[in-house]
Amino acid sequence: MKLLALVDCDNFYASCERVFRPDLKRKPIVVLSNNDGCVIARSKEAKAMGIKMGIPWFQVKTAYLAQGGKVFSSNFALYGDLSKRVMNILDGMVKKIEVYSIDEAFLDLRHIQQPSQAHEFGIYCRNTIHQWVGIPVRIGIAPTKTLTKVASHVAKNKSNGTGVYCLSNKEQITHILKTLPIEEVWGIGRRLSQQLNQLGTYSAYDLMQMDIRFIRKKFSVVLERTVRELRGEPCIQIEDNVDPKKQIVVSRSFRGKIENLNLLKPLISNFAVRAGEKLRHEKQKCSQVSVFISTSRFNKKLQHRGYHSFQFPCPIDDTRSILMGANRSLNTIFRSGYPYAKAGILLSHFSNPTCIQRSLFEATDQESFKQDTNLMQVIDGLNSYQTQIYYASQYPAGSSPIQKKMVSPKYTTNWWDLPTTK
DNA sequence: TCTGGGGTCCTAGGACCC
DNA sequence: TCTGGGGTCCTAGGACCC
Repeated sequence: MKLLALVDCDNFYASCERVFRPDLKRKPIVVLSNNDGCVIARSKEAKAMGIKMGIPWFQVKTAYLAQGGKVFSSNFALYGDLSKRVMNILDGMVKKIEVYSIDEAFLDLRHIQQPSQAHEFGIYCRNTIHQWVGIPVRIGIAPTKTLTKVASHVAKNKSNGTGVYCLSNKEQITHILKTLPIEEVWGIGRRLSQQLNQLGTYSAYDLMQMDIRFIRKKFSVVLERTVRELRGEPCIQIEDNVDPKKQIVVSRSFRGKIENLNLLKPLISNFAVRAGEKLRHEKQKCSQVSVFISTSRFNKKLQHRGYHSFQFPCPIDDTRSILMGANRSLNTIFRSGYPYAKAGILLSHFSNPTCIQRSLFEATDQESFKQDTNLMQVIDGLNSYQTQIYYASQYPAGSSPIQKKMVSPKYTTNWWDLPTTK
């Protein structure tokens, strides 16, 4: 039997905060979104205190802190770096790996025949990662991706403390799926579970028993794949060579509501600059830039959403062109008098920079479509460690209206934040 | 007072082609 | 009097993921 494994870091962001702070062991930890708005990660202890995922921080702050809970603003430099270390270890252990998210990876265990050997391998992986990086992981092993998700779910509670669970024989799968609510299945979100509940389908087992043709007709090919995967039929392959991105988004909410175009412009410029860096890092060029702005969806009285795209006559990756397109779009959609609470920029319509289709009719060398690869390389190089070169339209350093008040040091990516010992 | 960010895939429907 | 059929491409919107 061919087996797959899902390696899933436990409460990843909270665990990262603990790596250089052993004093936080067994203490409740929460990590907040940008602007310290919502809870986006919780340690086991914080979950036990009843802190829900996604809950606004201000609603739980007082009670949580009073009970001795610890809190951090998000520190993606740290999480990203520790993630890389975990993935590197896994990469060295198997032939094929798909890094699925910052804290998860699928492994191809085709070199292992017996479930018992797979289980041992899982324990070895887990111990190694814990020893080398200090991040606890759990591992689910099964014949399909969807079932590894189930196995990983089971590993949380029923792995005899090993953090590894292997789900391979039919009776065992049936038994587990009967106890698994349908909304816990990978690929079944809020809407689908509601619709399925209405059809009398409540457990993963109920779903697995449904007629495939009916699922295909009434729902979609996506749900069909999920059902087949629950039955042990692999439909979703491990993708080990990552496809190039199809779009790049940079967006933020901001605390102070912005009503003034002159305050919004430098913010959009910041997003445009960041998006440009990402685009060049991906080695891509884009021919469309879109800007969106919106008021708070919780503000019932005064709502406005604006969205506009700007097309370039040929693919570009020069930040100055992105800035120009973004600025024009912003001018088109902005309406005064609305307290904007969120804004963002989206780059799309990518093409590979080595084969560029130029426009036949439009002048591409005009002032407004700047394109200077060398200049961008120099700026990216200077800014790679810490931003040193700013564009005139950006917010000056440190004055952005987006706040993070409780961020931990960048222990592993910044010399000045290197942990010290006495 | 305060409510995240960044992606992917699929489908339906419109525009257009012969 | 009567007005087809088959196909592609693109986009917006929905649903899902972490």
